[in-house]
Amino acid sequence: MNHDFKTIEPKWQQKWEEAGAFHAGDDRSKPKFYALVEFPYPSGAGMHIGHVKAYAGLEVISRKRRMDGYNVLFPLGFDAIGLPTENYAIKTHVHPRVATDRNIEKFTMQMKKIGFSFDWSRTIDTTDEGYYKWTQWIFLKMFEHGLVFRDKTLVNYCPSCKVVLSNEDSQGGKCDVCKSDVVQKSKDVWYLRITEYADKLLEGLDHVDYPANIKAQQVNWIGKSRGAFVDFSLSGIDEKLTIYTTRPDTLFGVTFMVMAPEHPVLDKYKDRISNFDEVEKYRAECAKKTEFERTQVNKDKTGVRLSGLTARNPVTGGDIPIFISDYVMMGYGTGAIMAVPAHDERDYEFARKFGVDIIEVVKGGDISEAAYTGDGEMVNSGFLNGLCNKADSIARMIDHLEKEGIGKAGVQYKMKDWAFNRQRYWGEPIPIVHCPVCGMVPVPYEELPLRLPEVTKFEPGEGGESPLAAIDSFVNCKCPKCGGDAKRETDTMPQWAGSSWYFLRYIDPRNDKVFADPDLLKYWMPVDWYNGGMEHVTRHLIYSRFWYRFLYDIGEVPYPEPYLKRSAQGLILGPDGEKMSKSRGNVIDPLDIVAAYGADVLRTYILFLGDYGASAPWADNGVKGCRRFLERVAALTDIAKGTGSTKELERDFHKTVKKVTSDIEDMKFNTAIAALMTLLNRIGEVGSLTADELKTFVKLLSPFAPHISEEIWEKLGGKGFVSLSGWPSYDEALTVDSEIEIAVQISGKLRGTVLVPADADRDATLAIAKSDPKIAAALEGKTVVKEIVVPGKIVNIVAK
RNA sequence: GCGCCCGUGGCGGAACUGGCAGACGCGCCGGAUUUAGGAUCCGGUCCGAAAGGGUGCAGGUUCAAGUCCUGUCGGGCGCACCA
Repeated sequence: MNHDFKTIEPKWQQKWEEAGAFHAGDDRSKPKFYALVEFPYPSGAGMHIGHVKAYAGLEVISRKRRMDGYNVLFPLGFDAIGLPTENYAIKTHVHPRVATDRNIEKFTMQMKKIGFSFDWSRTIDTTDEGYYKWTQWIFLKMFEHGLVFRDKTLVNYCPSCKVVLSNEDSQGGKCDVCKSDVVQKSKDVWYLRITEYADKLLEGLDHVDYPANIKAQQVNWIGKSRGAFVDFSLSGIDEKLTIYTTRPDTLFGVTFMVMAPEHPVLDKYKDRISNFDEVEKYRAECAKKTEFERTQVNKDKTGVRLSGLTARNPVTGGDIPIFISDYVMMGYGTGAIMAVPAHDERDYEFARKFGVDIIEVVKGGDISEAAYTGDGEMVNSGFLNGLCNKADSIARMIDHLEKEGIGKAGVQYKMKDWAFNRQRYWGEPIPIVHCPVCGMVPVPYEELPLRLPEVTKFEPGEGGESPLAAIDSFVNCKCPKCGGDAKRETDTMPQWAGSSWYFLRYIDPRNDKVFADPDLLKYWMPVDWYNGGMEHVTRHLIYSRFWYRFLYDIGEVPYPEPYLKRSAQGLILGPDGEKMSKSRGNVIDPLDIVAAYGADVLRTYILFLGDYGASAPWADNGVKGCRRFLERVAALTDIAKGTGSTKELERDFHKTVKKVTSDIEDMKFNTAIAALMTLLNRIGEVGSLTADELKTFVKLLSPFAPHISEEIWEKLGGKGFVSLSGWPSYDEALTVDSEIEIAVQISGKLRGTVLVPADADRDATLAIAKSDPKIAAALEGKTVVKEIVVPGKIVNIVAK
């Protein structure tokens, strides 16, 4: 065996570590490159193959950039707050601190076996008190700037985890951790006012290089819509019910209103509502439903018509009924809607079921059959009649509402404020004190970190209170403001807190005066390239942009957006084409592959198996192909002689250098590796190469398969590490052949190929094509109608 | 419902701004070597005997379409009674 990976891989891993080969340097005169990958949660199960693919992309790019002469920062840390560790603690009584340290150690050891070029001197752990001190510090800064508030509202609550969830953590009405149905529960909740940053988060997307689908997903998640707030007066009482609508142009078609069952106005006028008992019954039914059931689109509309309380259509003056129904959500808009059954599918369905009038105001459909949501001429609409342009009608109506003082233009967002507290032990304590005199008082900055107390019971309480609530020595404290007796907040922060700013800490990981030195921030930020999973697009990626933008607004960081460029890797599916899972039994353990074939083969195969951004199934035979490739590369030292250049392979090398260089930058790793395989096949045909050529070859190979590359480099007498040598350059002129083969078509059909000089112009190319015997024969007796020549590409002769 | 993406050999996948479809790898077929198996090496491999035909299907634009346009079928992802 030429490729003794079992010996050489540990050998080079040790040498890199001893030399600190991949530590980011202090030389700020060099151009910098900050490559970031999403840091892992150190679960007890250790690394899986998805981690390897997630890190391999920027691993290759970082290695190339080092060879390009950049000062590269490519760190990895651990996002260690999470329920699995806590659940493990509950089950086994092993303290989360102990379990976390153990898991981090295991993870680190596994990563090193893959040969990743992370700067391990900068590793961080979000549960380390030297780290979470600064998480708490940022929280207090937000508090100071009015971005933190507490509210008792209906929140997403997971009855199984006994924990409050943010909107982002309960997508589809399921708990993100345990997949249980989320219920709505009234609770005191800490919120971060992320909605205040909605516009900034949207606007920031114009200045970053993210894939279009990621931008689209974030835009969609933020969900900005433009419309109008309109006041509807209630008949007989001095009260207005404000609604939000995106279609103020259809106001003349409003025939009823609908409120969310929880709407507070109902309680205020319960004496007037003669069927309030029905209302309460309906509310009870709704409360029993899970969030998932309630938001099922296709379920039948239900509701209650209020007796004794009606509203007035503000443009027609007509009296209209009010309903309550759970298809209107308290959490969006104002919790009440105007219903235009003729032009809204949900209102149409409801009106049909409850026998309410349907008035057409936009022509174009058949409202006896279905709601018409398209554009058309306005009818039955007073001053809007005859208008055909929706934007016009909306503008006119808003103008009217504002003049009359009954409404105004407005915007709404689907994104909600971030429910920020969890009733859990293993998280950052929220540094707030509740004082009976002063109210909510922040813990003074100099007292940070507010440490997690030692507990013996990690379970949350039955009523959903934090385990910290049972620790009197933690709870009871003095108010920092007035010195009187006070109680600490006992909830902790969600797992997304620590990860919302971790990329800043890598820059200056051991600083205990500031979260990172401003000069270093100025040098290293923003992150040049951030790679991660699609599952974080509407969670971590939004949250961290929000925190960073806040820090920018208060002058703590130098640029408004944290990540210049974002990419996302695709999944590695099991050999059966299904998502890998233990229950399916199709899991590939990367360490098994390392043991059997070596880390170089694993790395090469993962990047060779398909488009980096796409999901692709694992194939054991494909791994063997990559092993063969590296075996054959190892054998090249036997035929590499001399240092002079030979003409035979010269152009092949220049072409390959060019291809691999650009393919790596485009994350087209599969074709970069294919190009190296092609070059290897070419070397095989020639039968020999020079030592210099082989050095070039291993430089190109080293980002993918660094161990074998170092080994060959050393054998050839290369100085230092190939990983830190210069990236090869190429001569553009030598990347094209002096003679090229071009296709000749007759009337669009391929009839042959001819060799022409690379610099042949139109006439010369055409002449050569026509003189080709096969072409000449095919043209015999035909009339040439048109001759198309694209020099260097193709000749097409249209003939009859 | 809204938004985004994808349909190419037996398989994973290549194909720059429209310009020789199927690079590279796997698998398969034949041969060499081997006691055998494995490994390795050499040759072949889109379909078709050929003329020809081929990128989910049907049209269109163009000298030329996997690539652009229209429609349609199939698959995937995200959000979702969002007013």
